[in-house]
Amino acid sequence: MAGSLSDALLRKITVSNKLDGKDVEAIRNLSIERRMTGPREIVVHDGERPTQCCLVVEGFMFRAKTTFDGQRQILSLHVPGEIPDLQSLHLRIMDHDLVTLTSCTLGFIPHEALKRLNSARPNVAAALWRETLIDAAIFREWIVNVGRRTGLARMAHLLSELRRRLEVIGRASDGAFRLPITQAELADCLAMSTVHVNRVLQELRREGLIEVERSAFHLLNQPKLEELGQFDPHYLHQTPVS
Amino acid sequence: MAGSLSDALLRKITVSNKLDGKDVEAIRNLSIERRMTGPREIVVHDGERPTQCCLVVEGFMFRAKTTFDGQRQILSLHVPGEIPDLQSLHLRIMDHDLVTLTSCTLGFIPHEALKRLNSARPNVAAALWRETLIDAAIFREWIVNVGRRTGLARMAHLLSELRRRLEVIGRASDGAFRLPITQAELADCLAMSTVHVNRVLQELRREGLIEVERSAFHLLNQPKLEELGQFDPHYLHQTPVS
DNA sequence: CGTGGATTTGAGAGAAATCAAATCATGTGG
DNA sequence: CCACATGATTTGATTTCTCTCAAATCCACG
Repeated sequence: MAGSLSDALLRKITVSNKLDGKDVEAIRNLSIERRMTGPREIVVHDGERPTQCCLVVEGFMFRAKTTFDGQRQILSLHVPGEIPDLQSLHLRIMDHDLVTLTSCTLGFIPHEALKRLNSARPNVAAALWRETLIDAAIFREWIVNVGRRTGLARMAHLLSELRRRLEVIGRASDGAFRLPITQAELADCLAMSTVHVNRVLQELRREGLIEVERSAFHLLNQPKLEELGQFDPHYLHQTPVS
Repeated sequence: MAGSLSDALLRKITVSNKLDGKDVEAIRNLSIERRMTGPREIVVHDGERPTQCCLVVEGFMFRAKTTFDGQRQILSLHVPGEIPDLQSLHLRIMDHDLVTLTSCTLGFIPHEALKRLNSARPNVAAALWRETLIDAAIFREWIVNVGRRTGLARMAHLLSELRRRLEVIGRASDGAFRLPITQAELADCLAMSTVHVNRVLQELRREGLIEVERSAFHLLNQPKLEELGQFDPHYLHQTPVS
């Protein structure tokens, strides 16, 4: 078939990990159940006990927590090839929601299958562990982003991060990428108000740093934008490791 | 000897994981090198490539990032029994500093030894993986804390979290625990100014929720404090798993 | 008993939130 | 094809929380 579900996973996982032929083979042999979703669907709920993991094949997802007083904080954005709830393999209860940002093609992999894969292929287990650690590294950077940067820098940082992450999986080039996200959702990522997001985006446009046309983002001056966002990509750990 | 270095690790790891006799045995057999440090020492630097992991045996550590303009954000606090840089086993380059908050007794475990342990004892590997996932869960909650809560709630949340984490390792009881931390350091945890930390602490005292006597914290009304901080402990995943 | 770090207090400034309304798209049904 | 509904973006005015700056006080320690 032209593009099995595991292709997205392989493309993404090999950005940060070296796999041998047998590892790849084992991943290809995973039985993955395809499911299509609309946008803004909660795929896994906070408090749930999943028995499978969710692979993003096409589209974008995010993870979010909602506070008691109804505010929402988006914790991470997820691009094709990622398994946002891989943690559920070892953490019984979900401590946040996993939600589709756009219409998605998802692949569901039973925990059992992943556990068999992990014990049969220690190298794959290490790679998956590594993916969850990179996840954590991004969380750390987001703490800094939300805690210590101005609205302008925060937005610049987020856009710079997304550009890098999309580029390595071939979904951004020349600073241009498609990401259907509303300003309210950006606000939930950056812990600011929608109004402020709007003004920050205007400022970035005025400075000639970005162009946004519906869901098409274009970073016109990546070095300037990365400088403004104090962006240093080494936390993304995008270098393959054995 | 009364209390080997691995005891702290075992006590902590069994809070969230079930280990069998052979697992415990294997952990006890780890060769761990003891080192004493003073307070505020950077043990592992951002950008470094560690070849060993650092176990907190006694004292407190924290992880932090420093932005280009010199601001510091503390990313996590670490209590005895934790291995704050366990991630370095799979992530070559440090993306933050690991620092002692107080004088510490540390135990250094070579990566090689940990890798042997992981392949010999898959159950221990899963437990360690799980520890890094709990780490990530705490990062997520900190994103929410810093991003979405007021100064007062932020402090209440942090204190509630620490109380829980210290209690399960027997270092807090009745809401009282020892934590030698300055208001400036609390500010770096909570992404606020020292002045504001001071005022928030005064407010909590005025409300009769806490008492602070040098490094002795006493949470006088834990339910109220947890409510104020919107604290829900399920993200700590303190229930043992196979 | 002096000294330096930590805490506390006061006053003013600023970044961003909130509130409210207008404008702009997009898609639908008559 | 246009009136209408809906959601997203934009704009303006006001408020609020928190920061910054500065100085005073407190406290442990040599």
